[in-house]
Amino acid sequence: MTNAGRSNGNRAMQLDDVSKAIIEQLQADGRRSYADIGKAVGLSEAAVRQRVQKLTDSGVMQIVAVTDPMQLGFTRQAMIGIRAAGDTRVLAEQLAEIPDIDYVVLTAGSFDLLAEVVCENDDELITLLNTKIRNLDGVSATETFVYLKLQKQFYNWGTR
Amino acid sequence: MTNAGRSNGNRAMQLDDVSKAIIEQLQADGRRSYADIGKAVGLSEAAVRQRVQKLTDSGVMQIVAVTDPMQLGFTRQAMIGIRAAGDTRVLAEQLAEIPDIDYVVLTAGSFDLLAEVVCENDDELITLLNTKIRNLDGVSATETFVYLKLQKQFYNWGTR
DNA sequence: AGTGAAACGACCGTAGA
DNA sequence: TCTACGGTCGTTTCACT
Repeated sequence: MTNAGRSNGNRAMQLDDVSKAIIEQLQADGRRSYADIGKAVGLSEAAVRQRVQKLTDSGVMQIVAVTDPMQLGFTRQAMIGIRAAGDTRVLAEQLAEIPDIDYVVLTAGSFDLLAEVVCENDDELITLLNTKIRNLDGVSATETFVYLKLQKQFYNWGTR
Repeated sequence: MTNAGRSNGNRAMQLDDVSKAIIEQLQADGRRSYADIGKAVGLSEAAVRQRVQKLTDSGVMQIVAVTDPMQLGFTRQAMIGIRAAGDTRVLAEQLAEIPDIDYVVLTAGSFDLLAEVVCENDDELITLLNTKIRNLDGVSATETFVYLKLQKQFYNWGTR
């Protein structure tokens, strides 16, 4: 549920160009066949499969379905900047348990935490803010940035 | 490159429980076979295939590889809050073209834009801020929130 | 870590309820 | 929109390099 698919504090894995190329293929289409990828990167089907297995087993990559909240009726998104009074780690765990919150990060700066929320409408957002976030122990202030338009969204890093 | 897989302003698609179940299966493993999914949700392989096709064609869902920036050596992430002087739409487009920026959203609030950056180290972050972001026309102020720990990350919404 | 080949299973198009 | 069914293609295992 929490910290989906990411490990923090691990050291970096060194990838060669072929593995990067394989990742790029799968970033474009996660269901592309290993045979096709093999043709594109110059490797046999079995070799591609072994590399993909290793990449997914080690947690460097995962192949998953990603859905568009807007198209599913969650038309109101916002980032909430949170100033905390107490232990930010405890607060982060509490925020992570709220299903309407899809993203929580501890930060250094004028906010201690950032949380992204996904709601069906404004009422849901108001309720969420007042009854689930602002009333948590240790929340001393919040600032809400309602999303107007998502311009760019990458699930894909590292192979630039 | 920009606005990957998302449409803004479309109306919501209504999904039945079976489609939601299919999406859940693919959120857990994007390469699960249609036959397996069919067994899990009580549908034939062909029916699952048709529904997945429709979901991906309409842009509600996409199946992609997602990688972990931390494990790939991009150890420094931050959210940049940006106050704009001019047209935020133009600025958003310019920001979206910067490869180190993986996320750009236009917001209402004390920031006009939020941009998430992924860097290999602090130097790269400083360079990025000073030579690629703060010097753009129309950027009147920035505030940087360096990530300390990612607590929760969902690529998956809408099927709660 | 890679290839190649054979058995198996998944995927795709089409037909029909 | 679903099931049923063949043909084709992808995946898996294994022996070998």
